Amino acid sequence: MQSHHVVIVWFRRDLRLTDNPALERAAAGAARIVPVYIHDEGADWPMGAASRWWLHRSLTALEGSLRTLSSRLIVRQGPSATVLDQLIRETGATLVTWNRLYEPAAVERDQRVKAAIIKAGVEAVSCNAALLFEPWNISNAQQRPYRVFTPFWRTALAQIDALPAPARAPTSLAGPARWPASISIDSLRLEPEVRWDSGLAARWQPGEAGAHRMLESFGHTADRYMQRRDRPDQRGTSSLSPHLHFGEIGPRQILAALQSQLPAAQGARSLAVYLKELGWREFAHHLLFHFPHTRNAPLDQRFLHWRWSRSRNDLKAWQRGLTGVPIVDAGMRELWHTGWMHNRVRMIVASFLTKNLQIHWLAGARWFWDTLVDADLANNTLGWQWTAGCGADAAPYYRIFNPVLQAEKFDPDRAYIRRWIPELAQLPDRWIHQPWAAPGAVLTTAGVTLGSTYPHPIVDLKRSRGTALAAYQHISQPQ
DNA sequence: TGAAATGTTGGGGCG
DNA sequence: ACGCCCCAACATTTC
Repeated sequence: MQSHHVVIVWFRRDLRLTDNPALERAAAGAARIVPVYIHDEGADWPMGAASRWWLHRSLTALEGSLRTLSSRLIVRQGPSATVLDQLIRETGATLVTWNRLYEPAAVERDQRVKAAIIKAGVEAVSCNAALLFEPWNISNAQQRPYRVFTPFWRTALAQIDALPAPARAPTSLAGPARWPASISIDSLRLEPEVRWDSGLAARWQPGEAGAHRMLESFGHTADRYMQRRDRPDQRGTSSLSPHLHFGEIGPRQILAALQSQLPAAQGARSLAVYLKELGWREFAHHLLFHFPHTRNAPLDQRFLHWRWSRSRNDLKAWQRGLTGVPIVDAGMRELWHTGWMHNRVRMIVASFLTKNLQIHWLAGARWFWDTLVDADLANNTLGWQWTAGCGADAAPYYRIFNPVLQAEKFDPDRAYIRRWIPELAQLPDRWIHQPWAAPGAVLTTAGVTLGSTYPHPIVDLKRSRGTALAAYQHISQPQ
């Protein structure tokens, strides 16, 4: 085996030490390891505010973990290729390792970086830390990428037993004789200047330790995942999405942990259902990799010339959680306060924006991008195009959520509404999901004055549904 | 990972 | 005892 003197491990969104193939590969040759993070703000979907907040803390956590191994995290800022070239010359590195990203801009950049490194006579090795299945390893009988989830996942599941076991964290990391200079994480200015982030801090612990704590706590109730996953008032879901996005934990680790914890029959069913959600994440990456334009344009061409509403007021009301439709407003406020929203509610607010309000899915995608701590280009694109009906395996145009029915079905105790919309808390169960329909006396008793303490609904649900259906009729023919 | 309209069934009240 | 109607409950179809 070739012996490498100094190896640069280029951290990106794989901010963990366990099950990190790039790190494992670097450490394999008894090399001196230089862990590096390069802050390289691309122009394509630059990181949103909530993501930046998370990244700041995650980098801090990673730096701390590396210090316990007598190592460091070298932080630099600038174009990745330039910075890596400098670092190679400063350290005399003969190998650079990293874990792959799959967004179009990152793929393109990494190809250029790799070519430049090799041209400089240095070895470059990229690994898979983020996905169970590489996007190019799943294809249909015609050797084409899938566009429908179910056959995609059937094919993928057939390969799942062949997955490598998660790697352990290194117990020590040898450093270089001389460490290259590093700037501070603070100097990246990732944290907000106006401190709106207290709600995020109360809810999340970014970093690898936080990820494992979250997985651990999910493990206690994962056997009831199937029954509780659609309840936004309960902690029925894993809450692992931001940790997964930043690679503080990998899907192989989650799978391995749950498989060992959920042997019972009911647990096994819940595991399959949860695993399917990881499958949607895989599918999202598969789609964005093979159809890179979909981050900005609909996969379904029939939607290219769709006439969306441009109402700034409607968009603003939606963003602020002031649409007058309680379940929608509750979701949008949960998002603003915690940087996260339950997936069931994401579908409801997205359907409301794109179908009832007829506002472009990209407007919703951009808002989510800025406010979600788990903002992920692949997942966000798939989610929004699915809801708008213009993506792969999309909801048919006529699938329009009724926010009142959804709320009654999935928030039966009204706990989610009362938590996020305190001004409606005194309304009886019968009316709290649709205050506009409540008798005047009931509203008065509950201290609610529509148009004053809580908005009138900004659209008529029934009429806007009809309008949307009529508009969709025009393109109801398959392409 | 819909909702609403329409169709069908079957029990019970009632003449 | 019987047929008729009503209507909830469930199933199917349509958007």
